[in-house]
Amino acid sequence: MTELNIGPDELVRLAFVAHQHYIVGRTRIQIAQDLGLSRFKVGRMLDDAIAGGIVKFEISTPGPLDLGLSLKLKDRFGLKHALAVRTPTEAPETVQEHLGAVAAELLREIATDDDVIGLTAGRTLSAMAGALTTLPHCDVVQLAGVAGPIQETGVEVIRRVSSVASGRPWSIYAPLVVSDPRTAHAIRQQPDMQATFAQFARVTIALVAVGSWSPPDSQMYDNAAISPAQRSSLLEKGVRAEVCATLIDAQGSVVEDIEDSCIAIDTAALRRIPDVIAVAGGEHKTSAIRAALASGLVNSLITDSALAKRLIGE
Amino acid sequence: MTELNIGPDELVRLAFVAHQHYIVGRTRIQIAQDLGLSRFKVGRMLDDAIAGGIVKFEISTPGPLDLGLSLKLKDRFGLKHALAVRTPTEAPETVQEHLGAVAAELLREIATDDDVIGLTAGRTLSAMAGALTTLPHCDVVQLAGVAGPIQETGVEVIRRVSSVASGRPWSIYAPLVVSDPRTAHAIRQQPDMQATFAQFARVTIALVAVGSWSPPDSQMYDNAAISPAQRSSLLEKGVRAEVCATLIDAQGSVVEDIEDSCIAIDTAALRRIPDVIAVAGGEHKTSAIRAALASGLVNSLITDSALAKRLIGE
DNA sequence: AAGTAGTATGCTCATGTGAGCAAGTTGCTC
DNA sequence: GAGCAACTTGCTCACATGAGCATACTACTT
Repeated sequence: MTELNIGPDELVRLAFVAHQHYIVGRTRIQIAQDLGLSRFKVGRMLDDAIAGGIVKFEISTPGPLDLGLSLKLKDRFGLKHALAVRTPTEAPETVQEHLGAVAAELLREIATDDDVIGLTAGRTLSAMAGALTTLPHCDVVQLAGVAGPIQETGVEVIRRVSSVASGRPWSIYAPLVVSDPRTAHAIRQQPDMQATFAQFARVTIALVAVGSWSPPDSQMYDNAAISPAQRSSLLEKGVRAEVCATLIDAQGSVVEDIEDSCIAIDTAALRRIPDVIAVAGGEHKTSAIRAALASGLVNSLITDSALAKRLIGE
Repeated sequence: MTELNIGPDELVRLAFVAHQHYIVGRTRIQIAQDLGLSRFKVGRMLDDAIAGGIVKFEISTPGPLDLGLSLKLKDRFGLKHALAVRTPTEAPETVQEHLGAVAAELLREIATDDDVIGLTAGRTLSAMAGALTTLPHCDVVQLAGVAGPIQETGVEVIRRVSSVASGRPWSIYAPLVVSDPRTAHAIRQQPDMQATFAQFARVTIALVAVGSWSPPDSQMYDNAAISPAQRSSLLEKGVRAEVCATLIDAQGSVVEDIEDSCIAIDTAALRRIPDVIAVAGGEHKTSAIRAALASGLVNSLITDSALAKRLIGE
């Protein structure tokens, strides 16, 4: 009954009032004076305009961020930062490039002169390093040893980021995993290693990749220093993900086994870093990221929106 | 400097606040309490969100109305009602159908029981009559004699509208133009005619077609009762448009010549009708409508948006 | 190290706005 | 035409908000 009498003329009136208020920014009182109405009438016209769909509020972030998903992620997993990035496809290269760019922006935003940045390696973080243009003056610390192709190694990523930040790079010139704990121990004793390891406690912001073990998509899984037997054993123990060198099962529990053979920040030190931001996405990483979130080792996440949807079960 | 530090995280925060305020409808104070901020901070975040394009206000009428054009028309020509209707094409049939539908809606909206509706004929008003579904209980008065195909005559339009309104129809069973004033005078003397003519003073809302003389698109121009010599003479006098039977030149002045031969409301009576709404559009009607508006005979207009743009010179 | 310009934050005070109510108005029923 | 119900309108009062200012902080200059 009330709907029926809103004809085109009233529609135009409502739209006019809405335009004056929301676009031009005039107050209800001003509009009321112009039109010879009471401010109450104008207020009700605005209500009607909203109810009738004449005024729409559109909230959208410029750029590829999916706002709703980002907020849901943050809420659902109790994260400090959560960014769901819309990507054209879930092809690894596309996802890595987009996540890298957003990670670079986030880092630029949250990093201050007082921060010390920790990094691991990987293609996504390599893309991040490439997308970085400016940074405050921060030291940059490599959190784990070297694995994978040269341009994706931690060393290379650290070099690039520290150069943008014009801060000091603390690199790890050693493999991520070696075949036995004694060798690892010996490497860690080297003065250069000691110097870098001593920086771990200073790190305030860590950007970390998340490796997947099932399905395998990780710098560690395929590592030549891990024997097939070890790999099988670890899979049997339920390993799903690795963050730095820490292995995590589906429940988010840390699986202790080969950490002594790794040249990387230890789990306890990793937990002490205030901001640990996982940057990972793509089809194969879903359960790994779920595990990483469950572990509590990371408190922020940058991922693609398709993966985000899977995480929150939509 | 200030723009540079708005990164993705702040973007999400702004978007969250904007969503809470504009979509959920919470006050700045409530949001501030939730987030542990001052209400001023929240207010500034909202300002930033608007400035940064995160919040957009979209004002659009549902349906085919072009709000901006309608308002400009109203403003520019000092109209009481002005509706610019978006039509898919400017093909006459399309325009007539759309304008008719909007005219029907407008009539339904503004007509009350106290109104008496006056109508002329034509394809657009015929479409209007077809689109009408409900009306208050009003009498319906035919303002001009018959011309054109049966289903578009004033008689037929009046029949349909009065039937919807369940009011009394006052028809004119006579031609729009006859070949000489004496015949016209004799026809006007008929009791039925007298009865209808007596209603003209009661009419409060008139929906009128606008006929174009240059280019010719009119029920009168081609009328067999007008001799070629007369037609030429009128064109030489600068006739551009006809409203009811009143001829108008480009300046909006009434051209007196054949009114004595017409069976229709006279110009003076037409001027006394409070709401005279011209309903016309399409490629050929531009200068006719401009003339009709200039004459002041009509105080409202329903037209297509392409024509509206031409009128306001865009 | 002190100065200084730019920026961010939160205050006061005046103004803008919403909820709910009371007085009209309309349209209907009997 | 009286009575009634549904609706519209504008009011009061309490709350929400914006403008402008004072303070604090920052980053850069001297």
